Amino acid sequence: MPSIISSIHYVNVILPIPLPKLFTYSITEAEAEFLQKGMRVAVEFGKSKIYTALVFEIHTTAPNGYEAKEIHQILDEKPIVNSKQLSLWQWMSDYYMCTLGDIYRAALPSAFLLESETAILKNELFTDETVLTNDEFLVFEALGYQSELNVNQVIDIVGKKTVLPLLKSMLEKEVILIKERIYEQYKPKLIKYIRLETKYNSDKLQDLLESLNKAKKQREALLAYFQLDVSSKKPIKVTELEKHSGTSSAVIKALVEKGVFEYYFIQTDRINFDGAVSNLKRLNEFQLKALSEIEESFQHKSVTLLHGITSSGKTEVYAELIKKTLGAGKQVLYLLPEIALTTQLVERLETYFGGSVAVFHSKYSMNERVEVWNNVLENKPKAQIVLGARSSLFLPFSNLGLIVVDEEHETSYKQFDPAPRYHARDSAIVLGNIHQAKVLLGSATPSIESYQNAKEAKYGLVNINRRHGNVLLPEIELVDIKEKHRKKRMTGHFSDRLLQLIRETLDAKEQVILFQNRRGFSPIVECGTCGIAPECPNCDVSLTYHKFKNELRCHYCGYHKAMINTCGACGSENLSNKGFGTEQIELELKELFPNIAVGRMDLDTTRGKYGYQKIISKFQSQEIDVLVGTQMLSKGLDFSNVTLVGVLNADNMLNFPDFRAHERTFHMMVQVSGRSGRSKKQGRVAIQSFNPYHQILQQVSTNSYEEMFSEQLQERWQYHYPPYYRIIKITLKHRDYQKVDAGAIWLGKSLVNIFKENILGPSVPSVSRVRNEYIRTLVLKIPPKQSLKTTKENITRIKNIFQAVKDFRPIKFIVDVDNY
DNA sequence: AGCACGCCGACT
DNA sequence: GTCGGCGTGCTC
Repeated sequence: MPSIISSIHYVNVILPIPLPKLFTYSITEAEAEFLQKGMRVAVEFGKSKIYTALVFEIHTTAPNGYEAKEIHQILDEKPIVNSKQLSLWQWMSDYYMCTLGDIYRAALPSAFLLESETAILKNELFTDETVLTNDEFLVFEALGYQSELNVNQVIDIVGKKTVLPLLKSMLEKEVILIKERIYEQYKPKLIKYIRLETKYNSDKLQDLLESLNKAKKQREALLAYFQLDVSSKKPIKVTELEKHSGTSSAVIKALVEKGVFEYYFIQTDRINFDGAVSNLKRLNEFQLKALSEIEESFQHKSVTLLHGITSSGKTEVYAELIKKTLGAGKQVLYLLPEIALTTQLVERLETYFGGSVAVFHSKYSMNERVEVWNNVLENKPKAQIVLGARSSLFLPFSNLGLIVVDEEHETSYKQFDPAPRYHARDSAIVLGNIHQAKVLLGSATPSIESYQNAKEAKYGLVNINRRHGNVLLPEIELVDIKEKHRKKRMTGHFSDRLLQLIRETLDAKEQVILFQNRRGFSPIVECGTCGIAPECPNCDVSLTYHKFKNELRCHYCGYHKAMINTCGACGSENLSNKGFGTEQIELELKELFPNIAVGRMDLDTTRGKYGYQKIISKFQSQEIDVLVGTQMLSKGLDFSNVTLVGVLNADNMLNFPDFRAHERTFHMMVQVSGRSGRSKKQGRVAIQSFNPYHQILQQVSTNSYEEMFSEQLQERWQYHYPPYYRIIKITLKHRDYQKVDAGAIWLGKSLVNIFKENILGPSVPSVSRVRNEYIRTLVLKIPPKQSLKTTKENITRIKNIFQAVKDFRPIKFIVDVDNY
């Protein structure tokens, strides 16, 4: 309804959709008084959608050229996003070239975004069924059984996708009424308690008990209740009473119905810590030295890199720093690559800091995430330390004192797929700046970029070169499988040397980890007659064979079908598996060592919230002798009885077409090697390779990080890569091959006009089609002195022109800044 | 990103 | 003739 006196107050809001602009709505004076930046409001957007928008600005400047709509409703009492977060959002959207809407969506737990749903109700005044079409009658009839329907139910009823015209016509005929229903998704967890109805004070109790003489069970329940009430003096949970009295919930329900008891509810947190707290471990001299060096470095540098070799006890050093930060009354954010892998670490920190640790990651349910968010927002004691994966960067911290980025070299800190395509380590440094907090990057194998920053004294640098308990670094042996093949000393994928080492280790009752990188290299099925391998109908890749479900699967789009028996092209039955994955290794191993327990850890065996944990604890308790796995094995796991690590094939990683393939191989090999011999005995590592003289493998075997670093740096300089040159990658996608191709050529030309030789492409990626969309990529290299700001402005300009061309508009245009 | 509007093919 | 396809443009 248009207001008579036009309001002079407005809000600019962020909508959870990738539109570059903010939108302006009008508010009343009272609303202007009440609203603050960071509160949510429900607004109508377009004709039928209601969105949860976030207040970004409150002002009195009337918009030009359109009438602002009124907001629908205010959803918060106080801001749920603070101004420090908004500063970070702003920086991210500028730096990573995405919209605030993208960030808003990624940052808030989805439960904070309301769902709106159209409810369809019957108009009771309608009687004349004869005017209805068939479909309309079906809906009308359904409303006879069910008082309301939603749009999806209508779709099911009529069996058509487009039901809106139908509903519209029914609305016109006044058959139905339509109501837009908005609801919050977050539901607090309530615990059911029980108490005696107030009318039963002590003098009536005797009567009450007598009245229950015939109901034995109910009497027992009541007596049990009195016992609990006297002994605990606390509210009594229904479940507690059931257990204590040995009765069922039906008995208690009957008492409630009789008016003896009544239920009541108390809201509770889903996440609670109950465990013992113990003191921090005493640091050894090297850890102490590192600690004081870090503190010294923090005096004049806000970021410090801790380079501590595997098993040097970095976590204990972090713990000391965390303790001091908490002591100063500030919050701590501890970032980890993939949290699910680190139950071990969570437990360790919980034993040090007990209930002040909150964990936040994607495997948490929506409701759990809202609770962590609220606890951080209110700066509650139970969320002083947040342990989380990259998205925990977005939590509403108000007073951060320290950010720890553990395993800072990990590539999973970079988000690739949906925007915002941000790097959590880099964003954490910005966040640290906003809070004037210290940032500690930690790794056994720092990334080239971070180490370079440390060398250039942008960051402080602290080293720990000694393993905890003075255990020696493992002895690393390179096995030349080219030669082993030639000499026929290979059994499947195992060299005689590796088998010998496995045997020795098992004989000594110690455990083995075997590492087979890349699930993508799992077996593909190939026809032995015509050489054709079945491919995904939507993507430009071969399907991989998954023995466990006996099906063929596409790793890009999830397409899957049952395993075939005959070749789809020539009908031959001569099908064979090519390539090898963890499954095959597991199988071979079981044949070679029939009496040992083999476990496998990869994406397939670790689905679900507790997937990892199960396998890890089995391995820890030594129910499993040999664990076969992918790269997820390399991260921060601590198994004391492992003394042999085998890498089955180092080459497929080394030969990966990426400028960081060598660096990554080094990280990976060193990290997996670090799993060997962590407690007392020196461990052993065997790396099988066709090319053992490759400089990277040599550097791994001699543990020469510095040498690897300077050599890689040299190459980066020579070939114009980071950290010297910055990279922005542009990806174009469309279902029409001709269209992307033409678009990519046009875009390439326009970019070359400005950026000259610093444009690579357009090129066709190795997987050129995913989910039925053809892909082209262009890479922009930004020389050291070129302004990032101007460069990005130019890209945005060209993007706008690109999208103004009618033919190109439907092409998806994805910009990825620092796509590594 | 949705979603409505609008213009063309294959079905009753 | 209509239903339903998806190209186009807009959303405060």
